[in-house]
Amino acid sequence: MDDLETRELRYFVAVAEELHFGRAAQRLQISQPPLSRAIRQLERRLGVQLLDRDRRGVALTGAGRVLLREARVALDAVAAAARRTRRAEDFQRPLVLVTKAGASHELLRQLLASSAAVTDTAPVEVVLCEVGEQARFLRSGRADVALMHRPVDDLAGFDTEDLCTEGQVALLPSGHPLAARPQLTLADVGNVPDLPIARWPRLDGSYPDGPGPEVHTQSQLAQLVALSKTLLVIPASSRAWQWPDHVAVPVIDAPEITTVLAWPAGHHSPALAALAQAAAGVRNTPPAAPTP
Amino acid sequence: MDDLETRELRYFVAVAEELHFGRAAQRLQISQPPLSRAIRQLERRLGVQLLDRDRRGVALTGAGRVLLREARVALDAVAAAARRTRRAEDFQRPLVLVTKAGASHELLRQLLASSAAVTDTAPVEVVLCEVGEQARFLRSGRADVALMHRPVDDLAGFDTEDLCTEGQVALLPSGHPLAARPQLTLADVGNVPDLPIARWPRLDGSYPDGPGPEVHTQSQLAQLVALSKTLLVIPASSRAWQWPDHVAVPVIDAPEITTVLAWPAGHHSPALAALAQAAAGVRNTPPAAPTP
DNA sequence: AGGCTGTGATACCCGACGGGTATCACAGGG
DNA sequence: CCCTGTGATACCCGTCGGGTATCACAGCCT
Repeated sequence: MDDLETRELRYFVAVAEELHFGRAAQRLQISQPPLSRAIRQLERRLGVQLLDRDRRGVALTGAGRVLLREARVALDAVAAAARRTRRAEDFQRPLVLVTKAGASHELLRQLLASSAAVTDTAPVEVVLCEVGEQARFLRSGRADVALMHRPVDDLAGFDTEDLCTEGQVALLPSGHPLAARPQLTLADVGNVPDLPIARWPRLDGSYPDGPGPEVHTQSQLAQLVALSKTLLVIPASSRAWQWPDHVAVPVIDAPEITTVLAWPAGHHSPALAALAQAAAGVRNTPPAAPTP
Repeated sequence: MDDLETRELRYFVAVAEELHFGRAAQRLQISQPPLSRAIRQLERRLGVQLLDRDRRGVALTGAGRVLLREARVALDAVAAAARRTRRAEDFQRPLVLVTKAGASHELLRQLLASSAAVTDTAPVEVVLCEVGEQARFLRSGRADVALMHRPVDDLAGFDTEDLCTEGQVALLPSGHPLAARPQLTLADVGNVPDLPIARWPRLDGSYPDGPGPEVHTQSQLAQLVALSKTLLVIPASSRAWQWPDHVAVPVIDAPEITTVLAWPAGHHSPALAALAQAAAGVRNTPPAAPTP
């Protein structure tokens, strides 16, 4: 009946992410009282309590967590509508490709070279994002296509084209005893008391419990490894951003990682088709062996 | 930068569907001038012309077609956010299943029986929709799960579980010469001058060119067959809604149709899992053979 | 030709509501 | 115990979305 407005969703997402009306208001460039009022009104309209207001701070209710997830999707869809409409008539616009910073270096180079070699192809513009953000870039129309990784990324709602598959390595501080081993197993790296696995924020921004440090960027992580605070298990090709203080050791029983080209399901365009074509050429080329 | 509001999208969709400001305004329960102004403002904000205004009538531009498609998706996502949030805390709510009216009769009966037989399962509520509308019911949160058909329905963005596969039949007016044949081929039915294939509206509401009549509901279609105006090729189980004036003849080389249970990718709930479980029991049972 | 009809655009007014400032109520903590 | 920091409340104001009346113009009938 009465539809929500994107303004209300934006406001709620800000509060749900900050868990603080003041900071959320600041982020939204408005003052705090109208924000309080807007959220109250949203709760009244939905007939559901979204936030537990404690005297000092705010917590999400179950319904609040549902709305946070759904609102992000909805806002992405609205943003995508605007972006794709603005660019609808620009046929020469570049194809925007998004990928995790630091991942699949060499493969990306090959893909770009292969795409550039094909004539009458739109230029490809590369955007780098934080870990796990590719899906949101695609959903919100900020990117047309992404490099993602199976099985670590959630590929629901996307069409994909496999590019290459590789094993994983453990990234360790160079002084650590395990760094001297020629190879490791998941059992070896899973429970190293002095190098607990780092914890990434969940979708709602909270962190799971555990002994490891909290991180949200790859460079943080790299530095923590160099400082002997944690270890990583990552695809072999990610050694590209390995620090001098890091040592990479193969983990022989870790699941293989497949790098895939992904785009929103059902979104076809000539430029995308051309890139997928170029990708097919790269597909069976091992990343370490450049075509002569 | 400046986000669109759902109100603007709703207004644009109404105009784009009606291709008439007056009727669109009526549908939106507002008067025509504010609607004209809102659309102009939307065009100005996007920096793109969405409509070609002719002195009598309106036509979509390329950008307008893009926005129509994207806006529907975005509005569905916003509506879904509201619905799913309202129902987030209602664990005993029924699971809503949507399916095309008239399709997969017997299969649906079995599925419901099978689901009801399992204890501690949420009740299943059945909603019937027009042809091809299932995806929008799922995307907008009006339904949790759907019966859809591969390869005719677009399953992009959904997880699916196959239920059963069947051949297709041609539905003909009983007096027609072809109705006497024991079986037919696609070549037989593809070019029958006096029974041209009916035309369905595209996503943007326009109809493809061709000799056949324009239809948008199944009952229209059924009546047109009975009136000897067109013919249909449909899954064998759809004979359930066959009229006395219809004759069904197998089309031996038509692609097989698989009925699948579909739900939004990544949306897991205990109730849905229970239904998928029940569906697995139905899967290998031929539709015509009820379990004793 | 000339009025008629029906289209979307324009002009103008008004009330609702989103936003601001000032302030309150209240829980912790030095 | 006052100070700090939280979200809620009270109140004002300007913007803007909505309404009515009207215009401009292209077909179409007599």
